Amino acid sequence: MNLRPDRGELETDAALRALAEPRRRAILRLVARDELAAGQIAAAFEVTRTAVSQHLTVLKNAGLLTERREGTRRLYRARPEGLTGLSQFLAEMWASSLDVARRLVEAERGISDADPTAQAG
Amino acid sequence: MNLRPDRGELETDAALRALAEPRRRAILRLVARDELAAGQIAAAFEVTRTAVSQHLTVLKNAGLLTERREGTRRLYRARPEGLTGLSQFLAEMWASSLDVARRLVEAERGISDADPTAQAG
DNA sequence: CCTGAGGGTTAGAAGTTACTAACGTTAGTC
DNA sequence: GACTAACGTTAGTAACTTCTAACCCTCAGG
Repeated sequence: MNLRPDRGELETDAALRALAEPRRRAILRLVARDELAAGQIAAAFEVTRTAVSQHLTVLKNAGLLTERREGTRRLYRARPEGLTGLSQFLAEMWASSLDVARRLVEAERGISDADPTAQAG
Repeated sequence: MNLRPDRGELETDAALRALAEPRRRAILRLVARDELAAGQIAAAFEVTRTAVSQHLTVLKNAGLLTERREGTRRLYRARPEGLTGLSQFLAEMWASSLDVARRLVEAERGISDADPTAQAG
């Protein structure tokens, strides 16, 4: 089996790679509460504006951020739609895992009941 | 402001870093449906067992996997609890972002009503 | 035109990650 | 004990990420 990413996979992959960085999560938390200018965001951390700008680019490309220009400033804001793919991925993982747990329990019950037809359908 | 990770942050960070790898997500999907041996998992990909074993270690350390030994084999299964922290993070991000959107709408309404005191929060 | 403020982009150093190959370990079989 | 099967671990390498420093772009005012 190969890695054959469908459209949703690519979107989820970008979101996960972007969120895997602590600094980017911190940035996202900032602009989740308020729309902020790039300079304000950079001032909130002890790194250069360059680094913050690169993080903003990554977040923007992952669809987790929207950019709005106002004069010479750029204002950023979190984009909740960018999290939907990841949310679905989590929900699917959760459901599958719980299903496994349920089947394991029923399998044990089946063993003690000596009833091989007892399976979750 | 510094990056000051609380307990949940560390847990979420480990889960996100683990999930940011396409191969690890593929592995997790495999063991989300069925409990599989390390060899079976490795056979599903075109990489060496070594690489898969390292991925399994990362997933295990992130709390996304449980390991069970049966004779000379090791059986792996997804651990849904490991996703709770990440799920909460997503929910909080979502709520904050939607709150921002709501405030922006109300701010615009405040502008058209010529009522500068109209602010949420 | 020029200047200054606000920001993005490029080049390269330093650190991290994902991989392969070789070796070590544990459980069962003869 | 000797042998095999099934895995994990270590060493080393290639690729990627994150960061800083220097440079370039765009908008507003004079």
